[in-house]
Amino acid sequence: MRVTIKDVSQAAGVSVATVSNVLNSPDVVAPSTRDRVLAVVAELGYRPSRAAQALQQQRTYSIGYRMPSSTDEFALDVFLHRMAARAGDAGLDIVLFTPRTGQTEIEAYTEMIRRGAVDGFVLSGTEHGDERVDYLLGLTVPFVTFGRTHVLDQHPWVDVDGERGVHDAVEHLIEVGHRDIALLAWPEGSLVGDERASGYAQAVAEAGLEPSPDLVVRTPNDVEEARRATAELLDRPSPPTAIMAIQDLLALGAMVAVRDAGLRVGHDIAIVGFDDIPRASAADPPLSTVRQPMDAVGEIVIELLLERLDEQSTVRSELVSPELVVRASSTP
Amino acid sequence: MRVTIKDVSQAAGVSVATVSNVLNSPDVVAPSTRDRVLAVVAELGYRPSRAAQALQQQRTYSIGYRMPSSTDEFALDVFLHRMAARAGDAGLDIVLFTPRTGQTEIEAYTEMIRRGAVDGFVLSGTEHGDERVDYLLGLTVPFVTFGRTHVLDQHPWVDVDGERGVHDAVEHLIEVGHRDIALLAWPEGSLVGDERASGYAQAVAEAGLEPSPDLVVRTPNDVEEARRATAELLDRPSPPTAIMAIQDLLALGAMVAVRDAGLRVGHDIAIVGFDDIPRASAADPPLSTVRQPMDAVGEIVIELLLERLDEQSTVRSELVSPELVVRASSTP
DNA sequence: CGAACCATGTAAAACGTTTCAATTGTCATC
DNA sequence: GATGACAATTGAAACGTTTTACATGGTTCG
Repeated sequence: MRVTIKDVSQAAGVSVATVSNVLNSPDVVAPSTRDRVLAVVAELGYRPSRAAQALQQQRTYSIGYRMPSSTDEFALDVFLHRMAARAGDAGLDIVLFTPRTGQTEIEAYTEMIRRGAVDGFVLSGTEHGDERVDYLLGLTVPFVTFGRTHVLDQHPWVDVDGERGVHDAVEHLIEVGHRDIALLAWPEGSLVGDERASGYAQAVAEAGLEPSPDLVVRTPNDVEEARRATAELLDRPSPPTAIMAIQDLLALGAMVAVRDAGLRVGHDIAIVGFDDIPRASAADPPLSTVRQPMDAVGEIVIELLLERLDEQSTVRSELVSPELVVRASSTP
Repeated sequence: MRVTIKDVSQAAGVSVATVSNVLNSPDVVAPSTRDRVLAVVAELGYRPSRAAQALQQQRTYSIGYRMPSSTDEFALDVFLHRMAARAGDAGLDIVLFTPRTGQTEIEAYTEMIRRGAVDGFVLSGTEHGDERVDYLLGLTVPFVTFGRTHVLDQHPWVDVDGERGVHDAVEHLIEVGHRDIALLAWPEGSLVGDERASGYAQAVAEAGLEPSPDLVVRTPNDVEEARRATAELLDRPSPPTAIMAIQDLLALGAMVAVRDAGLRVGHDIAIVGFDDIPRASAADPPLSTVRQPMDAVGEIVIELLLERLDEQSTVRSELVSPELVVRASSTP
């Protein structure tokens, strides 16, 4: 049924070792035989069996990814597609898995490793102190994370520069002419949130504006909470003319409050969000926001893992810049 | 490094054949040895090598899925997650792949097959006359499609009953008291579109309402086109009091037109869409719509494929009912 | 002219399973 | 006491590769 290396060797009148050499070390075989073998390979459509290669080389050419149930933190489908594409070009494919029912997160990783099902992992949704990171580090299994962790220098990671994203967005607001810019942020303590918030402080300082603690409002990541907080903000004697929200949901809440106050978003008050969730472009007016370049992230994650698998590497990581998407909510 | 069956056999003082039997045909080995071996297996954390099993059994325990670049037709992440979960419980995992650069769609499938990388495939986004279907059918490779094809009875498929979905939605509009219900549909000729449209006719007929061709408006799947078409509709002497749109984008366009006409969506005119795209729940008012149950679809797809792989099967397929999500756009 | 080297090709082992056929030992039966 | 049946276990082959060590024959060089 299947075409094996033996079929090829017989058809070409050489040993299987020679066929293998043609494919893996072409330089060691004479050009004439090489061509003959390659012709047969093409004719028969021979492809080496993944399983046999994996068994012999103790390498599977596949990368494990624990499939999350869903996520509004980033565009999962774009991420996956780009990973699959980049991996495919390198001859690897992505193996999706989840803990079986009754299995813990770690057990799922363990099983993949014990069965020799993957060469390494991509982790997303890593938190500070993530147990998976410590576990895999202990086993010296190659992996790359999307998101920074508590052990930055011990494994490759890719992350989006939230500070830079907010910085650029605030800079944009300043360029458009705003001076009183409020920040709508999450409660202190989250890494992502604090980092994004610091981009605001930085941009304000760079522009020589006077930083005012009053302009920083903190609320959970919820539309209604954001609406309420923004309403209060607008009620003040001298309300801001622009609002930078560190997440689109906050921005959407702010938009509601602005409209409730009888003001026009974009015209009277500029608003910028972060993440470019689907609702952002559909909002009225469309919401300016900062977009995480998940296509680039997916590609880089794989590239770093490839380096890691080839062991040629010291740990290399990458911080990618997000992209400011200017829409009507921040332009008059 | 790895724990192999040999390690287990030595530790338990039996042959490797016995260990294998304990794991695969427990009934043929004496209870006492069985327990002893199992104890060692647990202690050493032994798991059979995927690669070795695949090579020996000519079966990989993995399912291929060609990762689409992105899709607004259905919730891809939910679909994938559920597939991975269901497959994982059955001991299979999902292998994501894409055509390499320069490779055609079919070549990508060919390569997976030739390398013996998967036991079967899940196909989504199948069209009538889909070449992948014919190709795989020709090779007698097991596969299941999400979406019906031109050869319904030759392979298992799972699809969402669009007719039923629209039917239920229209029934809902009738129950709420509407008599003059317009249909906003795509141009004739698409399978999905025509099927959904027929659910409208059916519901209208069942309710004993007089079907009026005037009430059926066809437009491409675009917000602006839908707005225009709806504006015309509302301009008529006796406009409808409700609009059934066969896709959310059409419904969103209709909402704009209604608002432009100075009417209130939900109050003056009820609107229902289809697909529950992210923007639907974020619309103002939130859009009633018909949701494709992608979690169920993902699960069933895998179950049908499992049946197929166990060959116990005649071709079985399943049409799942979508779920009507009633929101403010269709209730006063 | 013989030694050393080189280019080319190959036999065979190894990777970790499963499974088939064969072996061993026990016990009932005649 | 020999025979056969049966239960339990095992040796070895097979799955399809890669790789190491070796064989062969020709060429170069002192």
